[in-house]
Amino acid sequence: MKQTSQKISVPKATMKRYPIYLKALRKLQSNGVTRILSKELAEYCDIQATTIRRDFSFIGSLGKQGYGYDVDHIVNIFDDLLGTHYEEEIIMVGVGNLGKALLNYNRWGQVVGEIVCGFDSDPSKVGIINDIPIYHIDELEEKMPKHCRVAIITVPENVQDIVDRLVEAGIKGFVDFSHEHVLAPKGVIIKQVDIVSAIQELVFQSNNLD
Amino acid sequence: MKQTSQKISVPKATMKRYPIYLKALRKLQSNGVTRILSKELAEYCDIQATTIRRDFSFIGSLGKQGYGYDVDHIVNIFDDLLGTHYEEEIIMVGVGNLGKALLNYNRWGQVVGEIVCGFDSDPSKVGIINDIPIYHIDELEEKMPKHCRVAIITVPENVQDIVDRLVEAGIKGFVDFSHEHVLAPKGVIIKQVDIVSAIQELVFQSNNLD
DNA sequence: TTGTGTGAAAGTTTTCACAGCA
DNA sequence: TGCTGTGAAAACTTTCACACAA
Repeated sequence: MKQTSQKISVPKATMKRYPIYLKALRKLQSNGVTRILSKELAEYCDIQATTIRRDFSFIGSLGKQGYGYDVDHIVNIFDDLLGTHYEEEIIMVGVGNLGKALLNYNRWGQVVGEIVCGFDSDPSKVGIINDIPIYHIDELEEKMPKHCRVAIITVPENVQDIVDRLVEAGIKGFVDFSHEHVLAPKGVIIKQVDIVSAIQELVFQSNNLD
Repeated sequence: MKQTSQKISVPKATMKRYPIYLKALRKLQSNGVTRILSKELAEYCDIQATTIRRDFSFIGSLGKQGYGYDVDHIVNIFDDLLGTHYEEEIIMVGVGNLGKALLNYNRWGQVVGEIVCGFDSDPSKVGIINDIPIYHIDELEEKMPKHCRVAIITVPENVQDIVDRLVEAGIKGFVDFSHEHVLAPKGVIIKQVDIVSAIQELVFQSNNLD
C-alpha cells in the first residue's frame, strides 16, 4: 500500500465532505478556474465557508491569506488523500445489471482505481465483460489478487455470507449495494450504498419539512 | 399526499438511523422474533442501546418498561414514518444498465412505493421494461404523473439540467446515482448515492486507520 | 426486578469573531 | 485591504446514570 503522507487525524464529519470538495474542485478545474475563495466554494458546494476552511486546515495550510486557494494544488492534495493516486485494485462480486452498470463506468481510473476482476454464482456470467475477467464465485480465493483490500458487492441477498468469506480472504473495505442487514468485524469498513434507505430518508424528510 | 401522523421533530442524525432500524427489525420479524430489548437491537445494529432508546423516544413511548419493544408494533410505526405506507409514486430518468437493475428490483412495494414510469434520451429504450412504461425524455412534462414528488436519476452526465427540469415539473426529492456536482433550490432534497465517493471515503478511512 | 425513557454530562461539529499574513 | 486559519462559543449528538412503570 502506497502511503505518501503521514496519518492525519480528521473528524468523521469532515471526512464525509472531502469527496464532495474533490468532485467540485475537479469540475471547477475543468472549467478553467485556477483560483478560488472559500466563500465561492461554499456557494458552489452549499457548505459554509468557515466549515470548508476548517476542513482544509486539518490537512495543512493550503490557502494563501488574502488570496484564496490554488485549485490545481488542492485537487492534487485531495487526489492523494482520497486514493486516486493509490491505484486501488477492486474486485466486484455479482455481475448482474447493477454490476455491469458499474463495470461500464469507464472513469474509474480518474477517480479511485480499477476493477480488476468480477465473480458471480451464475456460470453463464463467467467470461470477459468490458475487458474485465469474470470468474465463478467458487474460484474466489484462487483468482482474487492477494493484495486486494476493497470489494464492491452488488448481489441482492446473502450478503453476510459473502462478506464473511471476503473478510476471511483479506478484504478490509466493502461497498455494499444491497438493502440487507450486514455486520463486519472491527477494522473492516462497510459502506452501505442503499437506494431503498435513501428513498425512505427522502420521503420521511419531505413529509416532516416545515 | 397521505399524512397519517402529525409532524414530529427529529434530529438529522436520528433520521439517518431510522431506515437502519426498520431494515433490521424487518429481518428479525421474518425470523420470527416478536419482542426485542434495546440492548439486543443494539448488538444487532451496532448502535448503542441508549442511542436507540432516545431515537425511538422522539416518536413516542414505543416500549414497555421491564419488557422491551414489540417488533410487529414498531415495524408498523416505522413503515408509516418512512413512507412504505405512503405508496410513493416514483419516476426514473435514465434506463441504462443501472436503471434496469433498479427496475428489476422487485421489492419496491414492500419498502417504499413503486416506479411508475421511466424516461430516456435514447429512442431505442422507449417501450416497456418489467411492466413499466418507458418514454422519451422529450415527453417528460406530458407523461409524468402530476403528483409525483420523487425521481431517481441514473444518467451519468448533465444531471444538473435534468434536475432543473424536474424541479420545474414539481419534483421535490431526488436520488442521484451520478458522481456529478449538483445543486437544488431550497425545499428540494437531493440524496447522492455515489459509489465513487463511497470508495474514496473507504480508502481514505483505511489509510488513516489506527 | 428489569429495562425503558429522560435529565444532565460529555463529546463532537458548526459557527462566530478576529488576529495575522500576503 | 481581504481572506485564511483558528481560538472560543454555540449547537448538536451521544453517553451516563437513574427514576419509574410494568
